[in-house]
Amino acid sequence: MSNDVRTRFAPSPTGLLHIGGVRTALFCWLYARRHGGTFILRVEDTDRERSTPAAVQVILDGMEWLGLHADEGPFYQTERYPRYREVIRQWLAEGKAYHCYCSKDELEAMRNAQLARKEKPRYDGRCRARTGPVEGVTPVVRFRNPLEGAVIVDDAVHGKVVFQNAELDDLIIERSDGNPTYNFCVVVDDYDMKITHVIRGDDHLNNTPRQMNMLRAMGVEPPVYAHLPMILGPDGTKLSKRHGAVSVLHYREEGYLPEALLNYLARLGWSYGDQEIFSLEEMTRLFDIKDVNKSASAINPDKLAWINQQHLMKLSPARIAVELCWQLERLGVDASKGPALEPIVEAQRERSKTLKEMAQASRFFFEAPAAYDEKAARKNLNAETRPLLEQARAVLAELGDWSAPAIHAAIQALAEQSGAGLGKVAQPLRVAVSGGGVSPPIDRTLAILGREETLARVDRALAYAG
RNA sequence: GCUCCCAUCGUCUAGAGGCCUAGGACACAGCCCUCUCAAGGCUGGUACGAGGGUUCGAAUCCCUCUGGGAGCGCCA
Repeated sequence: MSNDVRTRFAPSPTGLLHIGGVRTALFCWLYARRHGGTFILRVEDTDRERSTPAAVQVILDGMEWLGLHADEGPFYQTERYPRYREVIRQWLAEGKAYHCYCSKDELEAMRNAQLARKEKPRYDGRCRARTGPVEGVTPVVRFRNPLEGAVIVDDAVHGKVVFQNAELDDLIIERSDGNPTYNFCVVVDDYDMKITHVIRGDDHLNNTPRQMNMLRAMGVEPPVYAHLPMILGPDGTKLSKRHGAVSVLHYREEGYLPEALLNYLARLGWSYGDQEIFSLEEMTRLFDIKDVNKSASAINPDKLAWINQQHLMKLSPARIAVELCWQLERLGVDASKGPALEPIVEAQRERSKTLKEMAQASRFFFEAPAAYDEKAARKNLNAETRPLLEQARAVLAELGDWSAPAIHAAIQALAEQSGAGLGKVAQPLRVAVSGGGVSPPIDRTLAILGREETLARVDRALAYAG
């Protein structure tokens, strides 16, 4: 096993950290972990106008919540400007780069002319051979891209992709304001950070030949590239604020577990036979880039919810309890006063897709129903059902052992002896204690709620039933 | 417009020439279980974009088309 694998996740803090970015981060992280390598976080903030500290913090918070911890970093490109200038000065001296004095208007005219000729717009290299500066013009610096030959990207997911150098142009690496540009910074960073595997979205595939040419100008052979397919919204179109493009932290608020989100995201583009549910440990053991597919995939909220539930049912009640507590607080429920959370988790997890749902459905354990569900009350808390509910109350009040099995036996006995059936006894009790027609099995529900609280609520229901 | 990428059920995917009358999962429908809701079990429907090749044989290889997507910035 090679121990020198180094991957990096390089988000730009110009938007929010969404699903697509998280999946990229996950694959970088998994690959590094799988090979005992190093995972690096690098913030690409060279766009000084759009990058904000708040956006950086959102990325950091998101990574923290997901548990995708970086072994090195976060590094910030804005802190590396001296290094970029150093490389540019060197390239200028070596003739690998040159000053370009073309004005924006001139470039615009060039572009329009090319478009009119149905050509791909690109810089024609007119300043390549210029020997002296132009009065009053602050130049940009361009990389001298090879004119001939081809660049072959041997992509780990796409296979060999060939680009003709003739299709590429001399890209700007330093703006007229002296700031370096993205493609150049990436190259210097990947070189300095000794990145061995560049795993990123396939929207970068077209940038790769340029970066490879610059890497070679630095004197090294490029790393392994792996371009991941895009993630689309539920409707199969590009992710936008309307559907999938929300901050990862939004998923926390909606009650998803990081384990589940990561599991779901891993299965978007990656597979291991027919297996659907993976723990993080399993994923790191099983993940391989060769099992990543090439086509874009759409987010499926239903499946994410299902996977979330699978994890809710699998993880330890103690772990889930912590998350449930957080959700209850968000609902304004004080979970410190009331029954223990772990039994509630065990009673609720197979009937909750999310922690948010679980919290909502568990609210009644902490607060007596303020009102009864109209339909459920009409059917179960009326003059007709009242006698049986009264008997149930009496039986429960006399019960020696307040445990689920004992409660079950008592209710069962009452049902048999009255000939009404278990539902006729359980359902009125359910409405009485929970306020509605849905709850975990009545015996477990009452056991969790406690005798005192149960009887008090039944009394209130009896009063309501008249 | 040019360059590059992609193409199996509604969705996520298995499939690396014969094991495919195409398998699994989500969702959906029905049934079973059942004190509600779930969970679970069983059953069912729906897919290899089109056309040409190669081959004894193609979802799998090649070509064309079609349809999606990305890039072509002094954005990242």
